[in-house]
Amino acid sequence: MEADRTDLLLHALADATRRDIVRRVLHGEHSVSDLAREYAMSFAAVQKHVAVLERADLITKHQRGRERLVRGRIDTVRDVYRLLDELEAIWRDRMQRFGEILGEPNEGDHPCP
Amino acid sequence: MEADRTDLLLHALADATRRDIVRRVLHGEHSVSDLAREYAMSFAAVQKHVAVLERADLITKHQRGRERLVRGRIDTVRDVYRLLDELEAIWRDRMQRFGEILGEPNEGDHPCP
DNA sequence: CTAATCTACAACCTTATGGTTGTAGATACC
DNA sequence: GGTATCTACAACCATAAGGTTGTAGATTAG
Repeated sequence: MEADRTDLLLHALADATRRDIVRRVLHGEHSVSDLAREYAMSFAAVQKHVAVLERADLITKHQRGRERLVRGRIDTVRDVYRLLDELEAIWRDRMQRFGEILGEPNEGDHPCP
Repeated sequence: MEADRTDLLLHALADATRRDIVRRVLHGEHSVSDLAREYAMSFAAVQKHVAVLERADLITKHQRGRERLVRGRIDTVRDVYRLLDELEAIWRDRMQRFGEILGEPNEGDHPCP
């Protein structure tokens, strides 16, 4: 995954309102108006949050009559796991090297008989 | 995990330079100067990135002589997994309900004989 | 047709973010 | 002791982020 897309993704998730929106639309579809009613901010503000989530591919919108139904994209959420796995792998590699240093005595060592 | 801490954590990770720093210090300790040499920006800029990571508990610093050694905290990285698991759980719940609607016909239905 | 609803978007304001340079305090090196 | 290195932090700047209000286009309801 490119750095730019990762930035968009994590930035989108780094806001409590947006995470809450993701939770709601992962649970079921909601119109933008439905979502806006849930938060103590203007419709336009919620609309902006939805736009941020859409740019990060965390949601999709489709039209039904005059309203746009918002749906969560779990596959994009799963992309974040891979990022973390990468960090976890680096850590495990470090731990393994650490173990080797402790477990494999050097040539000059004096092992107990 | 509280929303504020989550905001700090994900915001800290939503920057390519900071993610790269995390990778490096997860692999092994580095002084702030060591890190600063790796990026095309001033020492102070890197120092700020390190401060952001420290506030998010993604790294710790300890002094050795005149330098501060930076070390990554894998446990905090793992906290992010739990966040994602929460979203994943919501999705699975939705999928299960979806399956039940398809699988369990209603009382008024006309099942084929 | 008219009015109400849902959405999109522009303009604006305030604050946060990411970068810079410069200064100053510790610590190590010679 | 004097100097170089590492760090911290303040002051500043440009721009992005998060919020507001207002306007305008679709679409539905009466």
